[in-house]
Amino acid sequence: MSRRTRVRFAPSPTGPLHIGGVRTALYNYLYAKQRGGDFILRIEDTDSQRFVPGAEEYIIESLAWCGILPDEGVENGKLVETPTEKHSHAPYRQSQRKPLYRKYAEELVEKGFAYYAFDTSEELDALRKDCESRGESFTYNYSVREKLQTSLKFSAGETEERISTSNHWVIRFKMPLDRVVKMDDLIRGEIEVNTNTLDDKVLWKAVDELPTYHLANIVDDHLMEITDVIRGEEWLPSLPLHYMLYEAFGWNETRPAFAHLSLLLKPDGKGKLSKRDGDRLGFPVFPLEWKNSEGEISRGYREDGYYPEAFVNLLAFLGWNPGTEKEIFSLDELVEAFSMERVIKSGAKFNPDKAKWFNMEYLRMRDNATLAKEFGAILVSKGISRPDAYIEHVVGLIKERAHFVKDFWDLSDYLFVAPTAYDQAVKTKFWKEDTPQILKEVCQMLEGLETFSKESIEHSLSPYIKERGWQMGSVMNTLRLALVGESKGPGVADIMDLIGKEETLKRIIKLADI
RNA sequence: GGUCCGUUCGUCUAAAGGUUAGGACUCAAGAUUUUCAUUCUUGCAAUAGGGGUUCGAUUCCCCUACGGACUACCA
Repeated sequence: MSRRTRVRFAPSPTGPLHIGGVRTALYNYLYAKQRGGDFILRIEDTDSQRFVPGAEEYIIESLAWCGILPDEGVENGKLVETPTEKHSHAPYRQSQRKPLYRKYAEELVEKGFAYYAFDTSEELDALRKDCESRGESFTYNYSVREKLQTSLKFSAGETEERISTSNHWVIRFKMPLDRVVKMDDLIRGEIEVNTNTLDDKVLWKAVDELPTYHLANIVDDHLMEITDVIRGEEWLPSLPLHYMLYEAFGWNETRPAFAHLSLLLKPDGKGKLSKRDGDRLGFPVFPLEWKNSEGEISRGYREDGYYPEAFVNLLAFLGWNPGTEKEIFSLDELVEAFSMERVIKSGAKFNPDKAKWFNMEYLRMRDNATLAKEFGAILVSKGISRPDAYIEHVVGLIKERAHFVKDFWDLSDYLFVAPTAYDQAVKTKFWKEDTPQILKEVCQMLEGLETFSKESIEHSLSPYIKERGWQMGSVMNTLRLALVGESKGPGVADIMDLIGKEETLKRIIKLADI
């Protein structure tokens, strides 16, 4: 039996996708593409209470930004709602697949794998509290199901009566007793769980006429012919339930293979990465900026200046590695190199420093013309305009000092506007009594230069200083102070050449006169 | 509490029974640079603990400790 590989990424629209989610999507994508299969996006919005407007669009846009494009489920940036040849399993939003699930839940009841339960949430809460007060924990399972308000206890007539007169009922899975479920995980190997430790999970809620995650997930994966389920580790505890559901439906033959990815952890301390950590430690936990209903803004990698290629690359390496020393991979290269066998079992702490390093590597790979275009947009926003060639020249001089294009301005502002303040530390270190006089003499020499270029300046400046017996360090650093305002930047000759003779002389004289 | 998963430098990780336990990020030092940065070189730094199995365990098994996830009419 060899089926075409079909994987799905199935987030719920309860907020912005966090980087752990993006990584799950990425691994799904890599796995599918490597096998020439399909990557499907499905929105699991069976919890009407937690629905967040805009979250679905955010998910789609985030994936698009990363270049992780679904083969199925999305068309023109929107979730597909009606079946087409390409998107034959539409709709891909579970709330729109509503009519489809109930019969599966009822099928399970008919076959004796599930039952109706009429306990109210208040009753269950009371039971839970009661157990807790005795230091025990309440489990809705074989030990209590016969005593509670269920169709297992009621006659067919009473059950029917209750179903039709109220919507305060659910369908629960009747977890069998004394079974050892043997499961297989592509990453973790064999796992065994005894069904006696499991509970009777709710599969269907009459209140909103919607299935819970477990039912919808299994039914949709089956209907959509999913061959491999790659998801977060938080789902591992429900894997036995899912196995039992496949069995109950008689779908064991086409049950997908499972792979549970370890979680992304906080960079410091313990626990899994959360939105708060980003705010606290100063790095984004979301691919794109997100504004919640209170107007609170969470930073995004895109807005922070990361290239999507760098973001994808760094995410891929959080929990996977190729086994070689190559670290920079394009998406296509990742597709080729990825293997589930090399996915790490343990959780990975996110390292913001390494994230920046990845972006720097990608920034360096870009040619100056491209970077100049990106920097140009920032310059325009500051009301500065220069010829493309000039900006390209600037970029060439400073790109090796930057992690992000947004760093460019701080690294090169003096190449666009004259310094207005001078670094006191440089002044006290290099400023001598005769410095103003020396600067003026240097000006005269520079003014006499026939051609004013990097080469001509280099050839004349330092011999000139040596001839006079001046201190090289003192003169060069005060010249730099005049040009830049502080102790940073490329060679003095580079700067002079770029800003031109007139501006060079103006800046030197200005400082000499102070 | 219960169930399940995990544990190699500070962090991400390599070594799929035999290595001086390797690389990357960070940090430090040196060289280069008239400055800053880059670059180069060097350094710091790890197999959680205890038992087995084996001629030999980072690697296989068990126990302990620690960490994590789950334990909802949430996903």
